[in-house]
Amino acid sequence: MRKKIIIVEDNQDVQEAFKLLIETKTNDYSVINTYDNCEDALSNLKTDLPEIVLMDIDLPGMNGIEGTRQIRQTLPKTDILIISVHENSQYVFDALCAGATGYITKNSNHTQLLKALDEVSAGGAPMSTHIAKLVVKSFRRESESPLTGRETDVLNLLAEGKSYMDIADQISVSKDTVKFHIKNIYLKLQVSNKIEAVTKAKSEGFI
Amino acid sequence: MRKKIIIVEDNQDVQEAFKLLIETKTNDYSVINTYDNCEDALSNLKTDLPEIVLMDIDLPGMNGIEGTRQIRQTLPKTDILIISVHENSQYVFDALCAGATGYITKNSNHTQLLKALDEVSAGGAPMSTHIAKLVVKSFRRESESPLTGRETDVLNLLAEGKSYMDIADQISVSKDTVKFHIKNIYLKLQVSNKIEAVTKAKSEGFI
DNA sequence: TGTTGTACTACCCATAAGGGTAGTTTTAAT
DNA sequence: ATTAAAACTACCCTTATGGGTAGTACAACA
Repeated sequence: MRKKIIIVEDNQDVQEAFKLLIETKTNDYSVINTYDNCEDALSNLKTDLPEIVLMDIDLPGMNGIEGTRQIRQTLPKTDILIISVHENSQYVFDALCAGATGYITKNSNHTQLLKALDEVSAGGAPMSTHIAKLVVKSFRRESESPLTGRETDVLNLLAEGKSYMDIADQISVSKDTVKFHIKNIYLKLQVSNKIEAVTKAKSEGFI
Repeated sequence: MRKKIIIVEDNQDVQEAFKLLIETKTNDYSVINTYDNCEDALSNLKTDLPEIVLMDIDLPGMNGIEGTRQIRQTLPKTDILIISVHENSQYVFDALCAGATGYITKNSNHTQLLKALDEVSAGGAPMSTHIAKLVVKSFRRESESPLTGRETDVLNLLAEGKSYMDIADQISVSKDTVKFHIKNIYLKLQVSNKIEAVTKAKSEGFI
């Protein structure tokens, strides 16, 4: 049984090219419908019941990221493979957060596209070289912290929801010392309470 | 010019197998040294100057994740490819956060390993099928929230570092009402302070 | 019609948190 | 040896927080 694919892509040529490619070069997939916007794709979703969606991002009306979100709400088990020109990190992250299974760039060649489909079928998450790098990079935290080692320790405990007293016990100093460190942390991060400090430190990668 | 590789792996057989594989099956790489622990690898790092490090995680002494962190501090441009038996998400994320370029599992076959090396060389981030899925999944947030609309509003403001009073003004209710909502939030999330509530809600995707 | 869930208000109380100020001791660098 | 940064302690004071208890109002639902 061939896996059912729908394509959401507003460029007719690209749409045709994908369809032709999939229909002629493999026996594992079948393009059952193509759409040039998310709205149409969504309204036929329950009759199409695709197993894989090839989704563009730049679309008239609803964009592909919002489309991805909505398709996943209706068909949570359907894999959505984004095929986009954007290599911009925000697009990539938004798409993945919206529930995309993989993200490959439009300049991928035919072999890579078909390989991506196979990877999706195998339960994988195909990503173009550059995209995978972006994603992995997002796990890294560099940027040197303005906080001293002690302050970082204190902030980490604060981030766990510990009280001043808890922290004092844990690092074996007095409560006033903890307070002292926290005051300095607030100064350095330009904040005035625990939540802001933790949020800022996390976003800057200090903790 | 062949790319210089070092292998950090405590199992002699595996170490030998990798080395043999790389030396016989490709002309693009050369294993210039093998180590069975991070400490030795680190002390020779500046003379080895490897372009790629194949790194195990379970090692005597310093583990591969800490090793990755330290190697990246000395040689930020060196790619570190983790080869591990662990498919546990924490290990994967820790490794990527520590600066690993890719993460493949030990049950990968020879072809996959060599392909991973090529991907690293091409600036990519090779990951085993299952690993890539884990990583992509980490971008998703699902699970419907147990919080009511009002509680979610309050929690969002709390997450911005606002005080009870600030929140009360913002949503035009009394301070006691805010307090009331927060008490219910704590109950539902099973926490007892702002930081824990915000942290938990964020991790569960409620806010 | 009664029940349930959500939103809301109010008051009490103890402790935590935040801000100011004033110092001492360690440690590492010049 | 001197200096500066980091780590630490202590006390003052005000406000914020969290926990308990006790209600009212309103809408949806059975």
